[in-house]
Amino acid sequence: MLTLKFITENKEEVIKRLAKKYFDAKEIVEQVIETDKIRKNSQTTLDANLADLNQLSKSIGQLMKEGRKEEAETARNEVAEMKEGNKKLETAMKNAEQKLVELLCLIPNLPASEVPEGRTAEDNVVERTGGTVPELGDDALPHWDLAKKYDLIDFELGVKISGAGFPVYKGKGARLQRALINFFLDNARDAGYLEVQPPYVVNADSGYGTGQLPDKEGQMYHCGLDDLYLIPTAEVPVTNIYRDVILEEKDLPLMNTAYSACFRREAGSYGKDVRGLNRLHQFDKVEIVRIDKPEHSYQSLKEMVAYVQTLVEKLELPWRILRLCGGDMSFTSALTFDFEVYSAAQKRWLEVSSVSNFENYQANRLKCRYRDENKKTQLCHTLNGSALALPRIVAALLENNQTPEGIGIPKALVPYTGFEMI
RNA sequence: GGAAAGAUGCUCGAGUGGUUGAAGAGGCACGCCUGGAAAGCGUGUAUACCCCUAAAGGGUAUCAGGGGUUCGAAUCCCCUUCUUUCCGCCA
Repeated sequence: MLTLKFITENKEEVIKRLAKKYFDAKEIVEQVIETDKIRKNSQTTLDANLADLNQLSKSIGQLMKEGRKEEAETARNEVAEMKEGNKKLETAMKNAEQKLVELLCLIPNLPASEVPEGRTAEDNVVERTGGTVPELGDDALPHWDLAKKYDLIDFELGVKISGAGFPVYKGKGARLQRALINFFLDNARDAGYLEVQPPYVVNADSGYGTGQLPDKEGQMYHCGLDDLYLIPTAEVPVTNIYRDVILEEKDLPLMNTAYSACFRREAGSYGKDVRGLNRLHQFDKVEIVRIDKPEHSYQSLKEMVAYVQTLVEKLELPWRILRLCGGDMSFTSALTFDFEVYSAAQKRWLEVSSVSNFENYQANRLKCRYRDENKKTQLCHTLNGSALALPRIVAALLENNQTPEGIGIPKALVPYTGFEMI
């Protein structure tokens, strides 16, 4: 969430910038400021009352010691009276505080100035492209047919075991998964990221920390008995490592990478988007996360985008980078670059990575801070990106590299698969 | 799942109702000392919010979290969470 301080001090700017995300903030910003006033006022009087009360209580101890019982008794009655009024003030303050957080959670992050105008995915700006789209014959098969032909992925079997969107990878299909995971992790490590293995289920606090809760509650699988959520991405557990911590400036940027299975309910998806590997309830992903100081976070974002580019290049896939427009960005992001690879048989671009700077939006909720050179605590900036998500990479690899003799594996991946051809 | 013990600041650790935001030790930072270092000595070392601000200053809350008793709670009571140990189960 945005910081209260920023909203109250930059009301007009907040409203103006959120318009780029097609979010009308006028009313809610007013509510925030109003609620904050209530909170401040009640705290000011409450604090003053409590100060008197503390003073009085101390004097009672003193009076008792000196044996001045009558005076002590008078003071005691006085305190009892004061406490009544304080209760009301206290609830007023707590209610205002709670309402304030609720309101702040409803306000999206401000888009950075570099975010292009636009409402839908059509308006995203192509930043760079690379690779070449292979010339496939008319008989080119989409990956779901190839998966069947070579017995790599069994979608029906997954339906039997779990349901749609939970494929079973088999033989070289399974080995390809494992190869990609190791390939991505090794590359990330070489790029300076510390590998971590996080839990796959998180508590509600962690869900709030990274912003999946409360607004995306329906997108996560929930284990009711233990009140835990299956992670939709490793971003959640990894970023939450830094919840409620104060970091040292010299340790920034912190760079982590993690492989995890990801679980998404994908409520409301349908059509060609969900065919085959295009959209799954469970999939594998290697994530990169950075915690940085504000003045360096956009440099970090640049480096992360450049790093992801090396991956798609090594995989010899036709790729492009999109700078997301205001209307297509996520709620919590300030600037996002999406990577897409071209799937030659489906004849469409598939999103395989999303790299974002959240500035201090997540950090404010996480209370992830660092001590700057003046020893003052400041909110960090958080960033993350997929590097990469497997299913659509697999889809593109299978489709683009199909030949009459089989499916070729890109050179860089062969040491990991142990085979050159499917 | 059963039983017991426990949760205090960056760390260890004292503290069973009254100047305790919290002794003591360690760590860390700065200063003195030194040719330099070690040792030694001195000083400092939480977070959030509120008031007032130019600066300084003042206030409130926080000893796992929440609630209660009391004029007053780290200290007493209740609930929740977590940790450790033993038993059970188990990759």
